[in-house]
Amino acid sequence: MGNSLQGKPSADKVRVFANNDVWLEANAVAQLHTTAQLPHIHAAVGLPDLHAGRGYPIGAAFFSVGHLYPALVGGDIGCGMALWRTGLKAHKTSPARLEKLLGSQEGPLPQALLAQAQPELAALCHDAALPLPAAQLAGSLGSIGGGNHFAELLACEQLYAAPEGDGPADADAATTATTAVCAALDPKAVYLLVHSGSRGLGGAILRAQVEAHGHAGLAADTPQAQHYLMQHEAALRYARLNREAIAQRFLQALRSDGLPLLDVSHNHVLPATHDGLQGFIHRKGATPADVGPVLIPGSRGDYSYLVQPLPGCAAALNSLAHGAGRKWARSDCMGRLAPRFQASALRKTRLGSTVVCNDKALLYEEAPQAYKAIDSVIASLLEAGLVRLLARFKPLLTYKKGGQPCC
DNA sequence: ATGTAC
Repeated sequence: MGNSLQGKPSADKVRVFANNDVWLEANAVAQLHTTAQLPHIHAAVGLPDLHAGRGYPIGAAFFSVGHLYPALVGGDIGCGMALWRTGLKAHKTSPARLEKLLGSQEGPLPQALLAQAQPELAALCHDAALPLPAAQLAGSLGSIGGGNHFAELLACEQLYAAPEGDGPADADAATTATTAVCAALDPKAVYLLVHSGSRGLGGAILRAQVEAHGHAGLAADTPQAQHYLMQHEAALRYARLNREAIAQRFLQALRSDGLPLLDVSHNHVLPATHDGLQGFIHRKGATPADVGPVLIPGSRGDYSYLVQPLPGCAAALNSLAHGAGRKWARSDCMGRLAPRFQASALRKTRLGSTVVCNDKALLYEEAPQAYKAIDSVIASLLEAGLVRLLARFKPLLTYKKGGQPCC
């Protein structure tokens, strides 16, 4: 946990936003610096959820000029968070009741919901030549996937003082979004948070890129870059549609209507201006700070925070943490936790919430112990002047995978 | 992360 690089520029173009309480592996910081040395990269930022990935770090943002790197975005193009307010009231339900209502949400999307999504699915397939057939994309729609993806029901534990409109000065739409979301917050409501991405599509797009160009990336003014950006845009739309489909099927199971509050991707590359230069911001597990309020989830056994990005985010490539960030490698979790916890014990969390996960390996890999403390991540963002807190949520039920019980 | 790939 060498934190000597935190809080100050450790190299000309690298900055890490993390206080001394945050778990930070030297390896993750090393990956950040190595990646920052790629040609055309002008600035790199590590957020407090920074952790090591396969080659490139997660919880990081990179600004490049004249060139872009599909491999930096990774295989789950468009992965992100969608937050809905349900019609349920927290005091009238319980984790056990919610678990019973939800049952298993595996398998293809109910026909009516698929039909509802079909026009947008057809449109995004029409707008870009994609490496997967439309039928496969339809088949994956409404599926959560594996890894750290989930759908979670939460109660609002605390509302903080309402903001007074001093969000980023150049972001009227963001300020409007903040006002609208704050007006929709009901302390009694149950909320639905969906974390998922573009399923097989983003991976197929990246695979084709790596096969054609390795990790060298693409010069911005080339047909190849335009081709990738078209596919990338389709993947962003597909991931968003997938989160909406997941939310709709969960709401249907809960027999509730829902109000969408936000949908924000944290894996993407977008045109941006930084230091007066036109270029691209690559976000790899980094939440954009220029689209209004965002939700930063803790682990399934921890709180989640709705925050308003502040103007100080300009120094962080307009990026924020996308969650708590892993502390332990997936491959270490079983060995560390199996001696202390039976799988069945991991189906309950310290906050009293229930975990639906009928995949034993995943139950251990995604245990709260494998993640950083969310309060250390949020404190880092607050201390750096990057966010203001809007609300704090407590998990009631985290749904990872249904089907036959594993324990 | 993945309708994984070794």
